[in-house]
Amino acid sequence: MSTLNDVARIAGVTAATVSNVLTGRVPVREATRERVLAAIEAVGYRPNMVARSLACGKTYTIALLVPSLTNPFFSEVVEEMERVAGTHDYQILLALSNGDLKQGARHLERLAGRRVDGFIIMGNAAATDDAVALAGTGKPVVLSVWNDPATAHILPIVDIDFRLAGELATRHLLEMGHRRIATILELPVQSTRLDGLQSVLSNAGITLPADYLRQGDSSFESGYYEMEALLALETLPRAIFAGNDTMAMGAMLAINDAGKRIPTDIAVVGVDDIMEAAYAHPPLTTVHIPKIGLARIALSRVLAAIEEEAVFPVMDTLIAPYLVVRQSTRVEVTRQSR
Amino acid sequence: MSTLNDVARIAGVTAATVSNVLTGRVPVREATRERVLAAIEAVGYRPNMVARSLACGKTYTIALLVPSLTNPFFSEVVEEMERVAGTHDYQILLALSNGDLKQGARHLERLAGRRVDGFIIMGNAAATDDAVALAGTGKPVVLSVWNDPATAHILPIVDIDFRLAGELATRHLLEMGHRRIATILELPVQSTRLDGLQSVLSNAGITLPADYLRQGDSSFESGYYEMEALLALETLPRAIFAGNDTMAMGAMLAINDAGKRIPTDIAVVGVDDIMEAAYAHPPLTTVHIPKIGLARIALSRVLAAIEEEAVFPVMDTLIAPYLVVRQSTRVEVTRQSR
DNA sequence: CTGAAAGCGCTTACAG
DNA sequence: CTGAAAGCGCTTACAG
Repeated sequence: MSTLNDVARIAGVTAATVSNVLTGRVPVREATRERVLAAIEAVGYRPNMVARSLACGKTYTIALLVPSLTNPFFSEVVEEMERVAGTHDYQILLALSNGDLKQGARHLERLAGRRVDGFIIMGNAAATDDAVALAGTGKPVVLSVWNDPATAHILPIVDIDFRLAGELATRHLLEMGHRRIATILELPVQSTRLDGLQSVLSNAGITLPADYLRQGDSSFESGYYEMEALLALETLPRAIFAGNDTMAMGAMLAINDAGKRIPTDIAVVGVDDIMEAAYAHPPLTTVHIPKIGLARIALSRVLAAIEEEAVFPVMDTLIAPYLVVRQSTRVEVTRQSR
Repeated sequence: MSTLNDVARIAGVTAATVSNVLTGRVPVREATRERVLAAIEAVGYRPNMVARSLACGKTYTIALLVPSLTNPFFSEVVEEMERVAGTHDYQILLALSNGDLKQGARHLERLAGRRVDGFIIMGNAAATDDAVALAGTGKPVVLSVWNDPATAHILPIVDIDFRLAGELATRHLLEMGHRRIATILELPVQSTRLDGLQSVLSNAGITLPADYLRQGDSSFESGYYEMEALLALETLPRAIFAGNDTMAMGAMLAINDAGKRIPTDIAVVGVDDIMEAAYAHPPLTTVHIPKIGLARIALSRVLAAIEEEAVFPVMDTLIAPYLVVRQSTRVEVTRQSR
């Protein structure tokens, strides 16, 4: 692998000049420029970014710490972030916590050692304290899909208004005429969804019975089993609000397996609008979470902090979700809404 | 951010000594060692990996180029690779081609500039020529899920025996008594699956009618629409072999929507065994692809090449898939097989 | 066991 | 517009 000095020697100039034609930071006479370019071509020179990073104190990398890629929510967000980062010539260093805070902390430690330019930490893939400590070293840190009220105004957060998601889903079910509404949620991470549900219910003069609140773990299986438990109750619910689409689809399978019809016997609404939701059986009404928008905003916030090198403003962004009505809550919807 | 020299000054030693206690490459007297460690602690020193990389000519990073994360196949493989890389203190640089060979080439170019220690390129996320050129620079390159017969024995490939997948699926359908077997495949990427299908069929004295071979694009939608086309034929097929689970699930929805029963009227078998397959309606018989094994083998092959620094043996690994029978082909299967 | 020195491949003022 | 020199933060023989 040839170096900048090789190129310089061949072009009969000094390293500084080669660097100048490469970066364009300082004007170079056209003739020399062409000689340098020819030399670069001749030896197949490719700048060593490691050396450049050391000299400049900048690596053009962004660390992305997420809990898992198996969850389509995160894989979609990561995909969009990679795309955007690429257009700015930044590379993504991917780190997965697998739901283990210790592993998240270890990752942050290592990524800091690699001198990444900024961090995005999603879905509580690390402890808030560790994130705050990290930010103390001066590198921009953006939190996203963050469930820790204590963090507000300490670090910038780009988040989804999940409370609104709960409200939208519940309001829709009420409009469909349901009053016996049960819910399957992963608490505490989905507690704001529950807040939304309960505020709308209580405004309608309804209280959520204790046995209508089931604890899931966001998996398909838990949706299935918690729905089975609901189906075993004295008074069956008429509608289900699931904390995410995956649990909603598990619940739908349980309802199908029990020989009940959706939405005639029991209506189901989820949260996320993952791709599979539109093709579920029946197509699932859900609260759409703007994942692409989330990804773009979170990434542009770190990029801005990196490039401007200004003080990183602690400002929270809350992205509003919206309802997508399909056949799991309303029979007469046309095929179009897919 | 304090440096190794800061630590050295505080500990009253030279940089070399600090480096020696850090790396353990050379023994250090216990007393000095402790003074150094105390100094490290005192200033909160964290080694700069960029500088170390430059000095050592090694970055402890592996580039992973895949087409997309939206496809659960790749997100699962990437997740496992990240995990394994982490245990060896390597970091994954993630790059997505989005099915664009130009973008793949650009990524490889940039990653080479970052001096990653090795490359894994999956699912034809880059042109074979570009991969070969890259390997020419001396860094280990492993191909995986690679559909280009011309590549064999030029670069090491870790792959799945998809021809066997086609054979297993077809043999199973024949055993279930079906002879009118249609298929939905994304060609040319899934052409070896077609080879497997056809060899088993012709051994059984069956030829695949031209209108029983439908071209999909691996998406749920294409599974749905191609199945609709099959349902419009004079002579309906009795069984469907879909190139992946996603198309299989699209086909199942089309069959359901047409008022036909699975597997009584039409049996369906897919390929992949994605998580959703077990929870499809009905649970999908499919050929399980060992993604975790694939991930581990591909990664350990690059790691071995990096660490041993031996000549990289061009050796192909072909991982065998296996059949998982569920209710989409056989009614009487118990709940256990989930 | 520890220090002095050179080197990894770039960038960046500073002269000229 | 171009060159000489120092520096980024580490590692690595080589002396002692």
